Amino acid sequence: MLDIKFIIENQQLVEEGIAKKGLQVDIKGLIALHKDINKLKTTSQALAEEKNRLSNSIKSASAEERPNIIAKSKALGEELKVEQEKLSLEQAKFDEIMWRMPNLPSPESPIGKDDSENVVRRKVGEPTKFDFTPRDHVELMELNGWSEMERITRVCGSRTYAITNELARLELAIHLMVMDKLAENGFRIINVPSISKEKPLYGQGYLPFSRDEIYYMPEDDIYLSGTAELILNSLRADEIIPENELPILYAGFSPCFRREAGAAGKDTRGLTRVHQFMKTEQFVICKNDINESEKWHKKLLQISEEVLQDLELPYQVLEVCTGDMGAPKYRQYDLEAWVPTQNCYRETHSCSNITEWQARRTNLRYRDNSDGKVKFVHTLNNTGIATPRALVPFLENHQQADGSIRIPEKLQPYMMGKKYIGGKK
RNA sequence: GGAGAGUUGGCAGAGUGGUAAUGCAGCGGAUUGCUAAUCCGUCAUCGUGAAUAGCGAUGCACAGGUUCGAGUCCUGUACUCUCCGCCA
Repeated sequence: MLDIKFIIENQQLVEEGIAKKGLQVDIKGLIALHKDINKLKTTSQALAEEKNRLSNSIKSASAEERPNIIAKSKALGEELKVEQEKLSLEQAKFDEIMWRMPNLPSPESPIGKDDSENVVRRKVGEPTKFDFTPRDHVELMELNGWSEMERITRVCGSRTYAITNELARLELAIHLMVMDKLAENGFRIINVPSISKEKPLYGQGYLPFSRDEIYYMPEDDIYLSGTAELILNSLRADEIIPENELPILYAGFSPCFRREAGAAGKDTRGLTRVHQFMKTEQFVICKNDINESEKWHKKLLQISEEVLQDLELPYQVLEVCTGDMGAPKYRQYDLEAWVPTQNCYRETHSCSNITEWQARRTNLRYRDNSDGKVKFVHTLNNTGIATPRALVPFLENHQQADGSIRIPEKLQPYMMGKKYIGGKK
């Protein structure tokens, strides 16, 4: 959500920003609507003023005057009601457009139509070389008896997974490792629910954009959360936070649910794209200062790069172009880890600066110490680690000829010191 | 699932139908020679203004209703707390 005053004062900038994202909003119409609304406000406020004046005079009025004043006031009330109904109709139209207004992209974001125009900023590590033919992650799981993929889809439907023994432990161990790293960086670890009311979905910006992506349970009017970001973004909604509490850093863990409605036929094999997964999410609330939030954006990126480095996975840093970044975002980096059998990099992390766009939606503000004013915060989010997807590059890059999996040193303490799991016994 | 109590500004807390007290914190200003105190204003949103000036509207969990007038009365909903029941 943007500030209407900003839109009026920077009409061209706003139109350009929206165009860069490949979206369309009738800005001129929006501004005209805003002007109409203000006119209606002015008329109904004048009526309200007169009505208040009359009402307040009744107490001290004489018995003869009273019926007359009451009649006048009553008539004004009717008139006011009509004006207010007009106003709320126009306001509803205005709100609908505003809730769909995207954030403006950073001037530094590459301009492009879709994911083909994202820009590789750097590559870290070399694609893993093998002196044998590498197996893909599904074959590795089968060879080690670590999964029940066929049976579980029969029971639970497509895009579900069940993993067992050391691999099941590994999934949780990676989350623990990431949580510890985040805690060392000052994050507050928070395990959050996977169910949510509707309002947080608007706050995050999932709604009104992509209802298709979300599981909904009508009996309870409850949604399944696709990410802990949803919950963390609303955790402090409507608050005015004292500046000295900022920045607030959350490491949120939750099971995540996505319908994957737009991904028919994509990544149907294995662990890459499933309806339910686990994610440890990084979430930051900071001051309304672009230098400050850009600094945190870089910091979040750095932490997730360290995660991939600790997992000893080759990866690349992608700067996402304007057309691929989605409505809420100001600036976005994705991390992609090398997947040997697909001979390409696949997304593991997505790191975004949302600036004040979400904070306007959740009405999340802070009081600035320098001037005592109340301002909207900036919010940022990044994946800490998401499994089972991260297990795909993990298994494939660390596989040995016998099908065993090497455990990187940093992860060993979380795997009871084991250097390898699986392989032919 | 059943019964009861509650929800007022950033925080605390008064207010039983007639303009939302007061205190604390923050911000601004004034004043006083002493690690600070005192006084005044401001302190949530919006409209009208060049204005961070004035004036005005709105705001007491949310949504309705009664009334000339609602924090206050009525109805519904959400949430919190206590007790009972069920339960991993």
